Amino acid sequence: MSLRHAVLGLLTSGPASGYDLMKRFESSLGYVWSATQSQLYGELTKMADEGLVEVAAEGPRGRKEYAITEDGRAALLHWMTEVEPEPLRRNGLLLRAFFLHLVEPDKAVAFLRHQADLAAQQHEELSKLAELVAEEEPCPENTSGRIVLEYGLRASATYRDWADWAEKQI
Amino acid sequence: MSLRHAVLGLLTSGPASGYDLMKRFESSLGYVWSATQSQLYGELTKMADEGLVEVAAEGPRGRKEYAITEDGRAALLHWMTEVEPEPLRRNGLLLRAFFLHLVEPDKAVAFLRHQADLAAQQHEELSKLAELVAEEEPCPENTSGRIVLEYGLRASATYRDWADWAEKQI
DNA sequence: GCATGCATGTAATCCGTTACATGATTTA
DNA sequence: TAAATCATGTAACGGATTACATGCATGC
Repeated sequence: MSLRHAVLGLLTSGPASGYDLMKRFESSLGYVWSATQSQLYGELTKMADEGLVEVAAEGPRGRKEYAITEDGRAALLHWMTEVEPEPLRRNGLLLRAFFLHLVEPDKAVAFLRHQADLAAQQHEELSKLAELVAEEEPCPENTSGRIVLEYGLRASATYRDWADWAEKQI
Repeated sequence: MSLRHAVLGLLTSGPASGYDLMKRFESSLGYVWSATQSQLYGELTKMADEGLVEVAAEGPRGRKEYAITEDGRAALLHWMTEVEPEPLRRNGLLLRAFFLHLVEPDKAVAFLRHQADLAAQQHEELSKLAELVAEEEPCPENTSGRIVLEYGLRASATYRDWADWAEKQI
């Protein structure tokens, strides 16, 4: 039920069309919450019905610019501070790791090696991104972005090191 | 589509009923892949139709004990080694962190403080579990369990430290 | 005899993905 | 004028959750 909160969050920096939002999901936000085009358009319509957003302007090609309403803003803040985040309950990587003893040792090693490589690669990409972001001038808006990026850096390093370690255990 | 793989994995250690499997999801496996009772029973029926499992025995109260078949075992091994795990695409905690600049600083700090506490608590619980597991005699079956547990320890420590760090940034 | 636990299932609903379908506008 | 991009939507399907519904067996 959090797609709408992702949308509300994006709309706090100004009105946007479904198409605009889609691009933002594809670039930055998608690492943290993803959505397909279909789902996004459907959700926007529902949110407008419920008064969380409104069509602020219409443009060429049937473009509809949505803006967050007061109700929408309230719903977002409520969700951020009052709703307990639910822990992650599905991780396909760990599920595989859980049954790793079932495959031949060399396959298990290959799996972990591959995971370590992927994590290392992701870590490098995020490091480069962090360098770019570090050059921007600081403001509250991108402090949040940096905090999330820092999480990405730490999590990918942890995953990489764990996969390295696990490989040696086998 | 991985509930079935979780089920197949559990059935490699012997036949079990839906009820038995449910208990295992609730205790250990649920941290890594969760399922509701409805979903589990439905999936077992489908898997039996597809020949991945079979009813090996029936007991009192309509109890049906399912056993993994050769096809099921093949499907599991295929999934483990040949199917590329998909990266996680939804994290409600990071989604909140991404928009943290929208709430008042003291609320943001409280949020991160709370997250750090939860992670610390989880880390402690896992540490205790790790001590218990360390006493068991080593065998391939629980090596996988230890590897997953180690991941839990590292990930919760990372998350705790990150939340501590982020709190100081605000 | 009653509470607890064992045991399975169905129905409604929602969330998410894939695929399909359409058309306007801009730019080279 | 053709290609790329902008722009929105619908339909079918599968996965997941919630709620409901039922009943047997065991132990106190």
